[in-house]
Amino acid sequence: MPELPEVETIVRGLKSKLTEQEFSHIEVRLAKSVWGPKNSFIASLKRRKILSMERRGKYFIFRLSDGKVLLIHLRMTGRLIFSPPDLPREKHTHVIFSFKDCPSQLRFVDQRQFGRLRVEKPSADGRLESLASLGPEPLEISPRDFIRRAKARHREIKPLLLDQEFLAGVGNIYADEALYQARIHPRRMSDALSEKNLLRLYRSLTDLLRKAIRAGGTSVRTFVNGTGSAGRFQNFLQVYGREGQACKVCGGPIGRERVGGRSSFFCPHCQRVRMERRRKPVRPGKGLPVARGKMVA
DNA sequence: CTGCATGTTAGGTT
DNA sequence: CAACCTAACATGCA
Repeated sequence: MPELPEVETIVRGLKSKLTEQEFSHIEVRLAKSVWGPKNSFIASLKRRKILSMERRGKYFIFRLSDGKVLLIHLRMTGRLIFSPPDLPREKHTHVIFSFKDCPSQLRFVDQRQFGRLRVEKPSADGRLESLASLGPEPLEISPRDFIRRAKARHREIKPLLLDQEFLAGVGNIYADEALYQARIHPRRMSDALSEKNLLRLYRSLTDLLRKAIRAGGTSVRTFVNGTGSAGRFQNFLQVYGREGQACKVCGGPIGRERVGGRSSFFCPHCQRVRMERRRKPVRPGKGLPVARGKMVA
C-alpha cells in the first residue's frame, strides 16, 4: 500500500536514473493497466524524453518532452522496478518501458492489477484533470489551514484523513499512526476536536511522514523502492497491524475496529472518544521494558 | 469448497 | 451538497 512516503521514496530513487531518458520501446502486457487504448498510450510515449519526475499525493508525475505527462498510481500492490533487461520478469509484470540510451528497463508490476498508468495533457493553465480534486500536500499545508479545513467538515477524523480531497497522500498506515501519536480516537468528529488536538494531529502526521520518508518508506506486504530494497519504517509502527499487542504507552492491548469501512488500529485506552475524564496513563519507566499482555480492563 | 478481508477510488444513494 | 455506502479489482487465508 504505497502512501505518500513510499511514492516519494520511489521518486527519489528513480529520478537520477530516468531523467533525460528517451522512451524507445513500450510493452503493455496487460491492457487494463493503462488508461485508454493501449496503442495510443504507447504511441504517446515513444520517442519522448522524461524531463523530470515528481510526486503529488500518491501519484507519480513524469514530465515529458512534448509537454504531456505520464501519471502512475500504484493503488494497493503496484510496484515500479528499475532493472536490467536480462533479469527475469517477475510474475505480474504488466508494463515494460525501455529507453534509448539506458540499458535498464522500468517495469510496472502489480499483483492485484488495480494500479493505473495514463498519459495526460495539462490544460492551458498547467492543471492536470486527473489530479484536479486532490487536496493539499500534508507537508505543505500550514497548521492553521489544516485546523481550519478539519473544523469545516463534520466527519469522523479517520475517514477524513484518508479522504484525498482533504489531504493528498495519507493512507491507512499513517492515518492510524498519526491518530495514535496524537491520542485521538479515529471516530472523533473532525469539527468537535479542539484546536489543541488538531494541532497535535498535524504535528504527529507531518512528523511521521517526514520520518517515514527518511526511513525509505514502510514495507508491509509488497512495498519495495524503485531499485528493489525494502523500507525501514515498518519497524517504527506503533499500532498498524498490531491488534492484540501491547500499547507501548499504557501496556493495554491494541484494538481494531472498522471505521468508515476501513480497518483501524488504535489503543482504546490512550485514544478514547471521551477525553474529558482522562486518567493518568500508566507510563512505563524510562528505559524499562514495556509491560506485555493484557493488564487493562 | 465458501466466504471474507484487503486499500483505494469511483460512482451511486441517503 | 456533504456524508455515507458499496462495487470493483485479484489473491490469500480461515
